[in-house]
Amino acid sequence: MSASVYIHWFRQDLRLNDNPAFLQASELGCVLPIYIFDDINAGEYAMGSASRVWLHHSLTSLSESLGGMLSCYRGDASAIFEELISRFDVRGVCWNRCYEPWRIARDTGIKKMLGEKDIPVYSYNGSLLWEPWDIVKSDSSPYRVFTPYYNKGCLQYEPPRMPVTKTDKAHFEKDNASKTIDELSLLPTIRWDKKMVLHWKMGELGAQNRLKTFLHEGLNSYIGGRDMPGKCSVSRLSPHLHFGEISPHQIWHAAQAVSTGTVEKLHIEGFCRELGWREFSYNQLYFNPELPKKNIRPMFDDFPWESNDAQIEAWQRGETGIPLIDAGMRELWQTGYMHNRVRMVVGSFLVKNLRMHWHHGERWFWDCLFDADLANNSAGWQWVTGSGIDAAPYFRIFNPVLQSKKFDPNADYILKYLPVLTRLPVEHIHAPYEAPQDVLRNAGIVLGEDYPHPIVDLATSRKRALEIYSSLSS
DNA sequence: TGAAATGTTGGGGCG
DNA sequence: ACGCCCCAACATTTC
Repeated sequence: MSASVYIHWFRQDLRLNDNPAFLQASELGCVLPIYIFDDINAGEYAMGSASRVWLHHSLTSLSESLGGMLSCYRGDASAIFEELISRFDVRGVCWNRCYEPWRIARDTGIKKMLGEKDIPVYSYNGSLLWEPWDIVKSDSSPYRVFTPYYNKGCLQYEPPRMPVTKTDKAHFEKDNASKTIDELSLLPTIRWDKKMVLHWKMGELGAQNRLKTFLHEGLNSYIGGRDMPGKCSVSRLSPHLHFGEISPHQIWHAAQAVSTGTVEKLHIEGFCRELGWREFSYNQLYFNPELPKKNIRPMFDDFPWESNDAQIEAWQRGETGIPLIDAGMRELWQTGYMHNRVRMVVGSFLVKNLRMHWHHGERWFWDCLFDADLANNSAGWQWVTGSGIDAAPYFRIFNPVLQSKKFDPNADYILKYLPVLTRLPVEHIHAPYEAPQDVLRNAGIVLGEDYPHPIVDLATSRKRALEIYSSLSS
């Protein structure tokens, strides 16, 4: 007879610390740890190129932590489970819950199929501080505004559970018929990923180190600093969180435990509040499964979006002629990440100044971001468009030049990604096209050659967007 | 987690 | 000395 095993199905929990389902599996008996790269059920939400690269390295790290005992598969997860239970004596399946609509549908189906064969499923919360269905208004409808959602909904609910301890007694089985990580073919054939990954350390240890670094070096200047893309005040934990290399519970409690003698309460609460935004995105997606596709405010269905491939491409490549926008888009391209403040600005620019459908931005971010996350990405783009649940009012249009002067006053961030502007006096870096001819000449810059002319006029495109909006709402 | 337009105020130059 | 104008600087409103 084949070996008796308890399967732990790793999904968005690529870690051994604070992993309740994995802990349960290892307490039940011999564990068959598996990962399935399921691009079948994911459909159009299959991982983007950058996410696959991250996944490759994260799985490599996880597999090492498991002494090489991780079994990998590619394809439809239900079919793979059918096949596994035919070859192993599967006594139970453990997983931490996922919350994306396609995953919920798939997992529900698998749970039913396993139930029919009397194989119990043990599911846990490993990814969210509060279950989406638990945080609702007193009339049990979902919150529509962040502040009450967080202050009343989350903070007055039970506090997030404490992290569970890591097991040291697990023993494993491996499926010899499984694929190697390389056989999942997650890395691109043209190896554009090699420089990108140097900015990060994928995997559980990298995540733990990132948290430590942030608690010591970033948290004490978080409020104020978190909006300055040139500073190191943000945690940069988002990709680690997305893949579950670290749990939000550990982050939450680690931040709360920082002595207020060392770091003011203001910073700790401000940081935890940002974890709350992540929770809010998942809450919105849970109650609005169509969030990734459909405007929550139908008024935006009638918006006359522009279509201009050249402008989209200029935006994607960071060649718009507006330095803060271009620096942000190049940060994304080069590092698989973009500072949050800059995400809002480039988003506003695409949707309001260029008047492109937010879907273009959502798709590009999905493909390029290491932290591409269906809930955060969809909620973020709907927010910036104004079409979302707790949306920025449409008329709140960021002026990228003012944002640049305000949040990157010394142009540290811009120059990191646009070194061609180095010789310009700082006051002209935010809008080179407004600099006098002799200033440009002295800096060795010819607009249109060394750096592009702006692809839109900020003032007129702003006015046009407002006109369209008022025509829609009337 | 905006920006621009419009309104108000008050100091100083000046006849 | 006084009133008037100008215009920063700040506040409020509007989109």
